[in-house]
Amino acid sequence: MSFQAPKGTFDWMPPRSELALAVRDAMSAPVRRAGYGYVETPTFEDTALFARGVGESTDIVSKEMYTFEDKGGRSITLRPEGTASTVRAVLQHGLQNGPLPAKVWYSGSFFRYERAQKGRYRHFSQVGAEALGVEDPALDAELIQLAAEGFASLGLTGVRLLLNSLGCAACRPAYRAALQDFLRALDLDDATRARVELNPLRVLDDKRPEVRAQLGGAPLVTDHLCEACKGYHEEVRSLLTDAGVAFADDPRLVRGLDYYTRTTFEFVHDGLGSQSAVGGGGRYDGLSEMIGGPPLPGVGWAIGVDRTVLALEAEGLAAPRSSGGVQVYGVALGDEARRLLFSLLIELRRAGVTADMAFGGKGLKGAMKGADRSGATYAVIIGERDLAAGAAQVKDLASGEQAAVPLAEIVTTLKERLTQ
RNA sequence: GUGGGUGUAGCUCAGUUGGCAGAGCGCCAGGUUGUGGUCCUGGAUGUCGUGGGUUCAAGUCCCAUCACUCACCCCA
Repeated sequence: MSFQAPKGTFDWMPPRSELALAVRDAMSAPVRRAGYGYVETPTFEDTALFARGVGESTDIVSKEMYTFEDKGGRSITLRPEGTASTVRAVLQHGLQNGPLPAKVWYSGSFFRYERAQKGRYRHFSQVGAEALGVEDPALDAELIQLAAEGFASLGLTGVRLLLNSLGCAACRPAYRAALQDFLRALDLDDATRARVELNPLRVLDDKRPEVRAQLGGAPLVTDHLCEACKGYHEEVRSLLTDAGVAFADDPRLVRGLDYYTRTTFEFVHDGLGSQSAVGGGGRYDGLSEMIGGPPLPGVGWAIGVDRTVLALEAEGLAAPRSSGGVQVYGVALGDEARRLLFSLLIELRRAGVTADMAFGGKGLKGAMKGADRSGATYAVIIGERDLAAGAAQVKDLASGEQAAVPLAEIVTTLKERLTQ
């Protein structure tokens, strides 16, 4: 076979793929319980939506987008993140005119053209949640708590929450200018100098030791927040504390996207290779206007499904759950028995019992081998003799005990035994 | 975009100074024609990543290339 998954991508295959499903379920369950509705937007959008929404100055837009021209000459981009699309959909359908906040969540694939490494691929999967139309610290706190709840429900104990505030349109410009003054005086390479002019906050996030060493005396956002931002941030912190959500203040925490204001947070984990974030988000009060909408404050997060699976594995929580396994495995001898077994399995499944059978005309030995490997608790064996007796052999695969059960009682018997 | 490492069976890998392509696991079959796991026996599976070069002879040496992987940058 000459094909393989495209460069920088990978396949989720059983049994490991069960973990990806478990993460999606675990992260979405809390938000669903909190009244967030499911939205599904196209996997691609007008390129300009991301250019304006995510920000021209970001690496995502400047070099990591999968952009192409469609047959109608439109510039199309595979979504590199979920917030811009979600806000676009909310505005397009007028949710901002309905009850606020508009609370929505999503789950899907995202794309960034990057060199792959552990925890970072060209195709990745996120679960996200957004609350739009209301500026209320309780909403920021709710979202953060819901994500923390999701991680906890997976059994993860190594996820840490970092919290910061980036200020607002009133106080950020002054801070930005102060930071630029500081950064311009440093000894930096050309790329970083350019970043100082475009997006100085991101320089604080540089991991290189030679850069880090110079950032010691950098002005911090927290010292430049206006009264409104300070009060807002204090309220978020206090609500989180009351809710029992542990967090660490990190005045250096910035995010890669241009639209963030005020509350910014990141969930980090140490088991992700060189990556650190399993999820992150924040408030983005100016995003709607950036993409041509009315003023519409918002707050949200996205959790990396693949990275969360890595975190699970790093914590030894990747125990093989029921990976597509079944409870009952059918083995038939002869065509007539096989037809009967086929129908019996359908009945079992309708009764809520998971069931599989031997396919491909294997002999009894081979079929029993299949029963063993399926991980089933019981095998149901039907041969000519059983057929004549109107019964089937029900075998406990762990103990090896086997007994004939009348065909009419098979479903109820198995269901009973399995729910004990 | 930059740098390091690795490419041999489905998987994990061995392969000596260049000399017949290997092991374990898995898979299939039989031992047991109505019974799985353990055990025994047998079997199938290879573009040695790809292309070129050196050589009587290349998995092994040389060059190029591709892929994977880890890291930088950046981010979920």
